Amino acid sequence: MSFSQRTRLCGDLRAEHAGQEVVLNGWAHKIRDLGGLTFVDLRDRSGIVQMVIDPAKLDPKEIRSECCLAVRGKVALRSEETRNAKMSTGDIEIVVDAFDILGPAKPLPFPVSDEDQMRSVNEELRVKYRYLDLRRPSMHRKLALRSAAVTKMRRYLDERGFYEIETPIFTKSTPEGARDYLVPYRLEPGKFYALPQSPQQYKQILMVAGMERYYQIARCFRDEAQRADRQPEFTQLDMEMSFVTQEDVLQLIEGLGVTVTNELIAEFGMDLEPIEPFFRLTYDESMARYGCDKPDLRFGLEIFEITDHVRESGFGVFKNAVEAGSRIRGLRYPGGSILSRKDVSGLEDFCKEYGAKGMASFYVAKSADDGEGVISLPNGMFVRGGCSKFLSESELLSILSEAKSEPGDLLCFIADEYAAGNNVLYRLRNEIGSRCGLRDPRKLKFGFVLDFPLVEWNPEGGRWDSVHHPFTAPKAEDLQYLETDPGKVRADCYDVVCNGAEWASGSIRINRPDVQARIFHLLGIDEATQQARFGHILEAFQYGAPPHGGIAPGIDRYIMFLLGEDNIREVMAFPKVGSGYDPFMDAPSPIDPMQWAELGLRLS
RNA sequence: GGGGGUGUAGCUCAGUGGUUAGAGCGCCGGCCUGUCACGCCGGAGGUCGCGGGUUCAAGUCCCGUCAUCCUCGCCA
Repeated sequence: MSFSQRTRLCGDLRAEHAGQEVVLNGWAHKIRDLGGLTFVDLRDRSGIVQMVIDPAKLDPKEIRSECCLAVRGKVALRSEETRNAKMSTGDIEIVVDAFDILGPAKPLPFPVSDEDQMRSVNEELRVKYRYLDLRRPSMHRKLALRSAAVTKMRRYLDERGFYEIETPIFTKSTPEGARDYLVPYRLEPGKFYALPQSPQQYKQILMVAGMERYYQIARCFRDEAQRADRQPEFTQLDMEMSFVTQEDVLQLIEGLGVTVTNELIAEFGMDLEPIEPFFRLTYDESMARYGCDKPDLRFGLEIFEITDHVRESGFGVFKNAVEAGSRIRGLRYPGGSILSRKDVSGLEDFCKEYGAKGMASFYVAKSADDGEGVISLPNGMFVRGGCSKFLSESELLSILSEAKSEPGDLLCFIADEYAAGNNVLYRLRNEIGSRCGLRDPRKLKFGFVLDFPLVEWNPEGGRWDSVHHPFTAPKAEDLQYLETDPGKVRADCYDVVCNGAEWASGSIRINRPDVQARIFHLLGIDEATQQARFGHILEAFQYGAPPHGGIAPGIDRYIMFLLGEDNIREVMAFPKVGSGYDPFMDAPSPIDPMQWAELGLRLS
């Protein structure tokens, strides 16, 4: 089959092309039939151009929305009054001499050419008709950005001596972490491959194999509940390096992040400030100041602590909590003094959703007559309401000082055990940040969170679990506590966070069998289990394993940051819906009875 | 696994227990030579997610169920 092949792209045409004969290929974007004259906007990947058809010469009736066209015509300058300044091709139009419908189109399930209306179209429908949804220029731009991002990452790593190496998709289940997706093995019913949750073990083996610098745009599979930012399959830029320290890995990823991000911001004309060098926080600092290990540093609002100031307080809630071992910490809500009692009560309910027992608070008034029951303090400040009347003058002064409070604030307090309180304060801080509009949408605040603990106590299991994974190296100076005080051992383990979300996670790995053995002992993984699960990698490590480490940033999430998208579906070509269902392919779907038999499977 | 929201025309949504369930856009037909959200006239189009129940009467109330979106748990 032949067709009239294009000589130009729609979006490239300008006044300078006036008079030229062109052939264009594309889709009918919008059609305006005026009777004696028909306009059709033709769209290809490059943009949109208006065509004019004279029905006296050509019948335009067969042209329907989103049909695929080949068009022959002449570029004509539009008259002054008919130019469209809103279109980059608006100075010209194509006077059509002939057209072919290369692919006719049925009526559409949703208004493809109307970006405004598309914003509210049902998500499942968009996924089901993804090939139509993706025709939209806004969706094209997302995938173009993603393509450019991956290209830049590849180039950055290639220039630094990395090999791109593929690792298997059919691999072995390691029953730690997330649930595996499994693939039955036909030759021996009852045996299964697992799809990789990440290429973790392969990339370490590549270091044992002397590859020294590896990366891969790696698909990862995890069978867990979905979220707005999670899909059952997602993509990581997986990396590993030999003979490196933690600092080497950090500098590599920071260099990559800053370079690629700032190039993309410039090339795509994104409404974002160039990103700065990554901030650095230790895990302990991050927890103390922001209540979490992925702080949003687009705004300040740090957690303050007043435990020592209210130890003997007349306010029973605080005093009793401290006696019970809780800590009293809080956040300032800038401008929160205008909140009604009902608003504050709503804020307290918010905290309770995250497990808080309650939330104490008081207003920092602007003057002595700013509301009822104002207490004047000797430093010239005023407080009122909430628990202020139960606190002594010196307690109030200490609290205002710790909170770095300003007139007009609402001060919020959470009394709880450290970890539980952190969770509440983390959520509350983000909530206040949102309510006060403190998240600048033009900022991307990338940074490192360092020195994660090696293990954490699992109360249900009654054992120590790896915070990262069992191959994570303990810090050399903390090795001495491995048996005596495991919770105190920090790891050479690091995250990169951005705007309150985790971007990348990585660590220096254990390369010495004796240390690995101590870790397995700590984690309660006995010899037999070690052999069954990790025998292959443990043996590999007995043949001269180099010191090595790596990191793996999420590609999908990166594009979400750049675009300010809240949903991962928006940055993937073919996402699944929340249940893991693909409404286009109708997957998963039943298999033929023959296939059951062949695999030696049946439902219980 | 838990919580919340949504489900009515192709799409987005209205719809007080009571007549033949509506609107905008889209679609189909007609008119229209400068539109770019074209305009005007006419028309077709409904398993009110599904199943049960209450009621003289259910899109509307109740119970169950399914799907979807968000969320808590979960995600080494």
